[in-house]
Amino acid sequence: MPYEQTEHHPAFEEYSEAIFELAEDGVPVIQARISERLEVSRPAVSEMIRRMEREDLVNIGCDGEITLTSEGGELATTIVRRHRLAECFLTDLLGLNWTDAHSEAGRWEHVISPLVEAAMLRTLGDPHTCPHGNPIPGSGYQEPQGAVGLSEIAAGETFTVIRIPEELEWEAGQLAFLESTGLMPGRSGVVLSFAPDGTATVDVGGNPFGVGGPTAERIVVTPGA
Amino acid sequence: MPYEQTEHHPAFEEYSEAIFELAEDGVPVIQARISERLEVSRPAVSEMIRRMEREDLVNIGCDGEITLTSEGGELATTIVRRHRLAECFLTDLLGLNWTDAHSEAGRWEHVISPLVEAAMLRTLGDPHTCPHGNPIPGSGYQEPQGAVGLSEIAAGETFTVIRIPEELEWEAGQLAFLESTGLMPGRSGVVLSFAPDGTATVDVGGNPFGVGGPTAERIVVTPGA
DNA sequence: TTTTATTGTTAAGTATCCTTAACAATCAGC
DNA sequence: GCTGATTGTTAAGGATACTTAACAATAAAA
Repeated sequence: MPYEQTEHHPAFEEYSEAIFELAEDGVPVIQARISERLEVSRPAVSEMIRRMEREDLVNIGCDGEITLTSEGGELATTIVRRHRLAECFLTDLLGLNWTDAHSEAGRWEHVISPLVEAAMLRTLGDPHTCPHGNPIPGSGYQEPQGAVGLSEIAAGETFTVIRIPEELEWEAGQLAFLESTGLMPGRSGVVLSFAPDGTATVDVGGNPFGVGGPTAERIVVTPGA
Repeated sequence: MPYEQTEHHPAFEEYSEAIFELAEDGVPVIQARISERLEVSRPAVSEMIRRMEREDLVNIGCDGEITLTSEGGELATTIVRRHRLAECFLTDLLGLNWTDAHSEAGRWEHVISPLVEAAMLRTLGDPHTCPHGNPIPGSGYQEPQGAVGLSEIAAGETFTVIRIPEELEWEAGQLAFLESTGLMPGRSGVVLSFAPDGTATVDVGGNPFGVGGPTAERIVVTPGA
């Protein structure tokens, strides 16, 4: 081994994380989706998943559905936890914006040791979600009752943002846009209207703006201010 | 390229850093020394140095002496700066001990972005040295006049620790020992005696202990308390 | 039903970075 | 001057993790 790398196989970490987050977002966990999220070719995913199965990190269902084994799940939650913890750390303590924190955390997640993880938790006061509202595994976070997609709020009704799913964080510019509009966890707004194509017009803090249909479906909110 | 790696070629970063630190420690910069410090085989170093020469990161003297080009020097100082900044951050803000901070920083140095570097500098109040007293490149640090090796202090004389060179940080247990004895930058002590083999007995804060000859030669101090 | 799109796989190849084995050159001590 | 240690290199090979091209199998749509 060279001059100290990550705790685990770095690629396995990345793939486990992707599988975990796809499942979390309600996306069917198949190779094609992993290929898209990690931006690698399908053959690369095919080979990698086979290796991960051999190492007992994943199971491959007869329908091609990929699930994490308990070992794989442990690896995935560790990486996801470190990613989200790093995001908290980078935004709250170092003052980075959402976009920068997200890309930075994508590298930090692979170098944070248990020791630093514990120190970060202490320093941050045991946060339960990342800045985008996604739960930090192991923190005991419980999503509020009655959480729905933003697109399910009727026009004229108010809502409170719960979380921006990981899926949206990967779309270029999405995080920067959402942060600039103030559509972030804890903030309340009102749905002004829906266009026929599903685009929602909402108002957060006196600032009206449109949110595309697919995006509105994914943003998790609770009804009421 | 896969899911975002380090800014530069990771191995080039590591090799540049090693070259920089060997030179800083006054060790002749030849392949054999790099091989030892990075714990890789000599053929690996041979090949790597050739690649780095091709990429104009290093020059190879006729006597085999390796020097960084301006480009290579820039890369090296960037990595060394991030390493030492990370060490400050990990000890001062996250409460890690020297040993843990050192090994952790060895990974952090490759994932810290210019943005985070700037944020860390701000948060730490523009430190000029790492916790072990080694200068943070670009900080404008000036080693005090009259700095000498601990072994050059006469028995009975006092001294103030300036820095623990990077070379010693790589010896297993060395950092933990020095930290436990209190032999750290800024602290003063007195040399009690020298054994014939060069071993120094010193007293720091009422706690007497022996320091091996080669170690004592490398620890940089100024005379006087 | 035929066509098209999606999906997974196989095969061959590349880049990076490491390894051991073997060898030649140089340098220092006796 | 010889011997032994140190040093650099060549050669061959391996693991990781990717790529493109080509091909089946399936699923959805016309």
